[in-house]
Amino acid sequence: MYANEFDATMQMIRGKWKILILYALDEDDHRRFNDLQRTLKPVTHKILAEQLQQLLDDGLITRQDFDENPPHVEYHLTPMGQSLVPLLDAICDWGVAHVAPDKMVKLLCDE
Amino acid sequence: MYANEFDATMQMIRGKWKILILYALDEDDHRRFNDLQRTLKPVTHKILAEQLQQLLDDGLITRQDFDENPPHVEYHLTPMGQSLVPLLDAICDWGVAHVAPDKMVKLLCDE
DNA sequence: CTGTATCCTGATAGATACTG
DNA sequence: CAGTATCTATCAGGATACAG
Repeated sequence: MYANEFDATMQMIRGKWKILILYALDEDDHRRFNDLQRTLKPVTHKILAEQLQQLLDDGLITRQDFDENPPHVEYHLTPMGQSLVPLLDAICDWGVAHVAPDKMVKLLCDE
Repeated sequence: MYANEFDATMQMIRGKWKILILYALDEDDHRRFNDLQRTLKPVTHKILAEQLQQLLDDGLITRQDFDENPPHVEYHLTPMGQSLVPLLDAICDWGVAHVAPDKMVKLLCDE
């Protein structure tokens, strides 16, 4: 249960790594667990698994298990997750436009 | 120091009441402290003061002290704060479009 | 009316180790 | 490779009381 529309949207992208996960999946939509962990770098194994689970619960991503050994799992954006991409772009753009570059460790989105 | 553009933007609007404060100021740009507290309702006196201070620090709002007794203070959006409004609209719109209405206690933004 | 200080709680994130 | 469990640290939010 969400307090309102703002709250509903924010709950989905609030987690420290969620936007970065969604952004990574938008760039390249067949990521494996380790692949994501390497990309996001200082993220912890446990935290990544946790945030992926929440994104799954919220219906923003899907999990594809290849049933191999060693395990092979890929994550993808759902249509709902894809619909969030323009919003992520807007968040990125605002940051680029209104926050001094030297206050950011690095830039992620292009343009 | 922010990790990246997403992080920079999110820091500013992450607080539980920040979006609602900005949204309230956008609707009516001469709000007093008590006025805001009544509008946001279950927000605590202390928390409201805290989030206002952070918005001030981030340059999104200004504080106008009328130096009266009893105290009279009004808050306004800065140009930077105003530039955030379209993003808030986008957040609102996405919530309305992608989250079931019966999962929200109430709707705030129009349309 | 506005603002601050103290104390408490739950949520969030991280370090680490273990499982199949 | 992917996932889970335990433990710990930190922070955000809130209840309450007090001050100018």
